[in-house]
Amino acid sequence: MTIKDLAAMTGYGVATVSRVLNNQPNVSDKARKAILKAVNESGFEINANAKQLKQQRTNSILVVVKGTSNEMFSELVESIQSKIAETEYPLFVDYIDEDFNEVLRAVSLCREKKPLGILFLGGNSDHFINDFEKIEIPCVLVSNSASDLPFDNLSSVTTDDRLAAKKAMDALIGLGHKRLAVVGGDREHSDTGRLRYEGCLDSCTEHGIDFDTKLDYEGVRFSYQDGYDATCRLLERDRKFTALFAAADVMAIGAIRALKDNGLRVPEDVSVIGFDGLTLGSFLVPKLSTVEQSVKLMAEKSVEILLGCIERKQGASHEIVPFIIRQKESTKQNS
Amino acid sequence: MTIKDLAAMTGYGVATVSRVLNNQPNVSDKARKAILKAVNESGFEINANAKQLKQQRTNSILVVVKGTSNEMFSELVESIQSKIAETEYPLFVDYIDEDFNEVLRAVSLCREKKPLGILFLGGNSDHFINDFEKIEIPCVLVSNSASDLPFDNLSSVTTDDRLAAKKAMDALIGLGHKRLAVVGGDREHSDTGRLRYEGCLDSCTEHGIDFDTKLDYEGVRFSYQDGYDATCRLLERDRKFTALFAAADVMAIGAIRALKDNGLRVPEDVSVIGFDGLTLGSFLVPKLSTVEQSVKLMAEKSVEILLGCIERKQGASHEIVPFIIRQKESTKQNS
DNA sequence: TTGTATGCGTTATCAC
DNA sequence: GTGATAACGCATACAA
Repeated sequence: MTIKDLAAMTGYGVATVSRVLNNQPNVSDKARKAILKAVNESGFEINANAKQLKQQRTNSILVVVKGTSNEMFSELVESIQSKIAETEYPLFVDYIDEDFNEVLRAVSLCREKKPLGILFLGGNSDHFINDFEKIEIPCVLVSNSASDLPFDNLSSVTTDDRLAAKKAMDALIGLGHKRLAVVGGDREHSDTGRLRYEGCLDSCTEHGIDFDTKLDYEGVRFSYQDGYDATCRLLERDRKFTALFAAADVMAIGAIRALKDNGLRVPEDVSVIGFDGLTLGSFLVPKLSTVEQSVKLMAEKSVEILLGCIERKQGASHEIVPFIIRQKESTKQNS
Repeated sequence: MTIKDLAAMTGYGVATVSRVLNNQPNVSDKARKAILKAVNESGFEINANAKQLKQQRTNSILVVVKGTSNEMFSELVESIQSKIAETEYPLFVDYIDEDFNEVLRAVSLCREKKPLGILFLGGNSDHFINDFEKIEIPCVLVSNSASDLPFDNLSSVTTDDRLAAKKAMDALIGLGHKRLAVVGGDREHSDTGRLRYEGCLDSCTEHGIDFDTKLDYEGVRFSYQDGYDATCRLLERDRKFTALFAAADVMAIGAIRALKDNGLRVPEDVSVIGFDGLTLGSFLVPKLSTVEQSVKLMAEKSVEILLGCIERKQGASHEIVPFIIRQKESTKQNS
């Protein structure tokens, strides 16, 4: 079933059929009606390949997700998915390893699939600086800032990671904790990791807290297991911390289990605060204290910006979404 | 940059270039070398649309995920993703609401994208019975059985849900529990929900346990919140259950939180066992007892079967993957 | 072993 | 308003 068949069935030409299919104006009501009827009756579906070959692009939107074990990105993908589902654009989700170069991957995907726009979930500034010039379609970097990068087709939606991490540490310190440990991200390969680390330092410096990066910080991947392992290593050093900041909720969950396995209670012996505000966190026992960033809001903003760039040729913009320090049940006053 | 350009650059014809690109034999080493060199230097990427238009199909594999809040499917998608990444096939993931008709969705997607094969994550037999005949490419239904369905292009990979649920209940009963509650799936719209429910009844019947579906069973969606709400409703009825079986780990997590909020301890007051064996479960406090099905194994089997059908024209097969009752920390002997 | 020519299903540019 | 027809980039049958 092609538009040719449709043309034959209705007695019109392929051009008219194509016009109807694309909601173009110069078609008589009669023709439109007849053709639409034929479309419905025949169950015709347009051949996306032919259309896109002709148009030299697809109408799809691409999501490049960096790292797979981070539940935060799962929630984000879910929200983006349901947001995009309201539009006509097909969504393509591509997962790559945390170590891969997301920009090069996108460049390759662009050539192959010619999407309308790209959402990057996670990313590394260096990769963008080196290779993003090769990408010409509108893109949004989600969860990292791109406001310092000189690309007018690259927007970003992010939390102020540095400030948020500082506030998380401030909260712990505000509860009377003086010995703090941090399970963070890789400072070298992850902007997010670096910024949240810097926020930690900001807080320690401001409050005159003794913090030795070599001993009190572990930079790992954003996963349950890495959070667990990192916490075990921190405990081995016997620094007697009474509070722990994990730069992602998944790591916080791993950390809590590690503390428990080492005979420590949360929050009685060690307060733990995470980062992300996963839905899951509110169902845990204890409910996870966290730096809550509205995943839904981030998803909405990202999609909104991308569609604005695509449909209304808007320029790049850089949104900072708010965060809230949520002290739930995994943190308490230091006694 | 097209194969025409490549042909001009190398002095060969487009056919030869095409042959090299598709690893076909009848090409001289010299030509192959020269063309491959040109490909690398020019950064040429084949135009997927043109290729697929010509071939009347794409080489992509489609995953249709039913329901988005079930972490089990997230883990499954992740495993499938990494498994498929080892091949040349692009993966297309489509999420639909738990209430949607996955088969009709797939039919539409087939016409539009012409994939090589489909993996269904979750599904309803009725939908398959009514509409699957419209799909001609190989498909695998993951987490539901299709062995009773009369389609030779539909394979399935699943756990014996009914038996597994029975064994979960058996385990609780074996611990001395006599009053049991179940947070399960929707028996009408989900095969999985129905089978696991039947397994529960099997166990109760066998052990002479009093189980009143109206009072002791809640059929809801597979999500944290639904598990929470369902458990609250069960508690309101004051049936004094000492053990609870949740037909999915996400529901078990919601259930545990609900119990806690109602002043009950897990496992001291109520034992809880889930179903799925999520990675997350092992990091919770208490570690979640569960019916563990190897997500990785399911993913591997599914992909293997699908590729077998696609590449080696194998017929449909129906795999039952094993499960293990894992009693961790959320269940204990009834006192 | 290689090249030429055709057509896949669509859109868009012309004429009418 | 409408219909012929030429591309789009590729794979492939057929010729050489």
